[in-house]
Amino acid sequence: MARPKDPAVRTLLLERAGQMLRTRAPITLRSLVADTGYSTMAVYTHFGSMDGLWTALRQEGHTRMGVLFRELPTTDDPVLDLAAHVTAYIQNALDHPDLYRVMFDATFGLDDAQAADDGLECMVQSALRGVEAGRFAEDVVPLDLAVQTWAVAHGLSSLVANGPQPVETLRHGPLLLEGLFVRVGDKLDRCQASVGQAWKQAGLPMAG
Amino acid sequence: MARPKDPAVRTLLLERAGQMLRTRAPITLRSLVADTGYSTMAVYTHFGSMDGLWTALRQEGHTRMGVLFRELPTTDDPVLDLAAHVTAYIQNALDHPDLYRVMFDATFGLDDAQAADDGLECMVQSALRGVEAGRFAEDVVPLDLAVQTWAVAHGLSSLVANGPQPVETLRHGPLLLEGLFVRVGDKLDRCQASVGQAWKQAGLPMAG
DNA sequence: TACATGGCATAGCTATGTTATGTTTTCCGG
DNA sequence: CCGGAAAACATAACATAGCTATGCCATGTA
Repeated sequence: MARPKDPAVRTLLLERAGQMLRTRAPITLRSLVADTGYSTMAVYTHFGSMDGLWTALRQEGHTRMGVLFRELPTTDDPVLDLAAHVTAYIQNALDHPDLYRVMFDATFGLDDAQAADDGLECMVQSALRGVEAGRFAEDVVPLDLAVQTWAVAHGLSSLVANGPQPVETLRHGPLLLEGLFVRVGDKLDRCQASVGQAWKQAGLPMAG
Repeated sequence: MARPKDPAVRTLLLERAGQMLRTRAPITLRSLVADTGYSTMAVYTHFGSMDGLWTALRQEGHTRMGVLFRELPTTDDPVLDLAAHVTAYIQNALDHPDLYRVMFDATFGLDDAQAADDGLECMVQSALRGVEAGRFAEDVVPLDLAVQTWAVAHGLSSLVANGPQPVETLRHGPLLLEGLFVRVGDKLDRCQASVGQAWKQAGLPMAG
């Protein structure tokens, strides 16, 4: 017996915050609600605090990446698919660097961890298929390989998207992935073909 | 014909800021100068603004890492030395996670870039020695290998130090480095010995 | 030794996030 | 169909953030 929260308000504020993030406009309590017809209290009813809004933004970022991952096609080349996850990860970090930074610059709430794990799960699947297809050694743990792949993707992304390195640094991606994938069992030539194809399709900087 | 700035004041404020960062105490203009005998204006005379203080902190972090790198011994095993740079990098990120975050969570000033390059230079030297010693292929560009190694170190560090992953994730470090180093010419068994030794010496989590 | 330059203190400014309080809307029980 | 309660929402004040205008005084120079 009470007045229900209007989900549209929450959505409106979140989208506006995302837009301000992209515009690099400082996201402040009052600037966020300005011209929305709502008062500052809306933030507190829907997010509890300004921190709550940032947490929601992080969540948004993770789920967005999860969606991106799930939209990736599943081909008959699991190594290509795994590399494609990396390129998608990097691409997303480049396209939305501020959101990407927000995703990783705070202590994590519990629901965030779940969303992040969702993203990992996609890579785990590709890794598993790689093992089943004989591209990786039998004793490779898919989750481990996924985390290792993630580490490479994240290292490159954070160095380039919000870090000190220029985008050309991304040309080192294929060699890093090849090193990893060959280390866990793939043949170099096949691996180079798969990773190279993913990199080319993504239009990321290539070596030489 | 003026009163010179007292460098001790700047040092005092910087050290205090570093301490508050380690204590996770919020670094605010007034809390920074509290009990120092100086007023808030000291921050503006020595750093220009609060942003200037953060920039100086970043600089501190980079130079500190540069010192750490330079203190590393040079052995007759360049691959071991390169891996030791990675463990030192990770160790520093784990020991001072907040400073590590500050180092990478803002747009870079020019002097910062120089300090970061100084750190890289050490890794470039190890990479060069690795090429000269025949551990890596002749056509390997030391700077490229250094950046690639840095990407691995940074990926692991930022996932663990301020990210969602637990410290055990660091056990994937050796495999990642081995993948990279073998990819650029090292033999697997020798590489495993070198990287494993570095990891063990650092006391970082190991696989298996 | 006089003076001017700039470090430093004091205090007030604006803007931030938050909260206390009042108003209005919506749902539920009669 | 309606009356009341609970919660969304508006208004406005509060605490504290970074910053700056102003004045004092120490210090190097003439």
